[in-house]
Amino acid sequence: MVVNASPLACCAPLRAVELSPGDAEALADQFAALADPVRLRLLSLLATADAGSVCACDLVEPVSKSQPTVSHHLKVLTEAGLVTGERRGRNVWYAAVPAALEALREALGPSR
Amino acid sequence: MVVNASPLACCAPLRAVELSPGDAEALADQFAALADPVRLRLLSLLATADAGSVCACDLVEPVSKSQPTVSHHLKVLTEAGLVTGERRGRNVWYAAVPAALEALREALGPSR
DNA sequence: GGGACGCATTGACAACCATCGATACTCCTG
DNA sequence: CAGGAGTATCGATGGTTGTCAATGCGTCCC
Repeated sequence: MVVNASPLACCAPLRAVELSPGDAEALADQFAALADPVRLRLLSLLATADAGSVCACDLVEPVSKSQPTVSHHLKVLTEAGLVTGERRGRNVWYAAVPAALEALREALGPSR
Repeated sequence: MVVNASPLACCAPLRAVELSPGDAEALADQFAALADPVRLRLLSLLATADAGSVCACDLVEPVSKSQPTVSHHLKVLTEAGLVTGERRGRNVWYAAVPAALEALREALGPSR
């Protein structure tokens, strides 16, 4: 398992210059992490959390999936650098990584 | 062929409110269209084209894939509303849809 | 320490997807 | 109209992915 996790600035913006094959691969991996409704809902739950982070135990019921499935999706999001998890006691608290979302936004277009 | 194409504003921004299952599904479909390196390179080629649009015949060689494969990816991008194709004679000219990219950008985060 | 709780991992399965060769379709040109 | 060029579709195939039940691994509490 390659847990690379390079959270930020994967590549040049889509509209600046032609994308290199390598950059395209990296960007595609990031978007692939977003290409699932369950993961988007998890990310939304984290991004809208008042406290900034949410216990994994509170993420299972909202998305109506099994605990292993939710754990799997959180792992995918983590490996994409979109989310971080921190252990507190026997719980793990997850939080969105705003900078990673921002980097993806910028890849999608010029900030004009 | 169902070329639905609902280009714009699929849903509420990820960080505004918790994403509904339906909105998450729609957003995931859009991101799935971006979750492939070949499609990203095609989109980049279109987005950076000086003329605004590019003949399909000029899209095969740059991405080093077979013509059917390129055609397939262009169809996926078209159905996601990220790209449009217009027939001119026996060629088809493709162009990026800036508004669709912009909509995705906004879904990724608040414009603050 | 023993048990219970919380999360991650494994294994299995079905569904989906990227890719290509072959082929059909569309339109222009002679 | 016949031929050919440019795209799209079809069928097949190998690889990837989402899902769950079962299980493993830390961590806390009595």
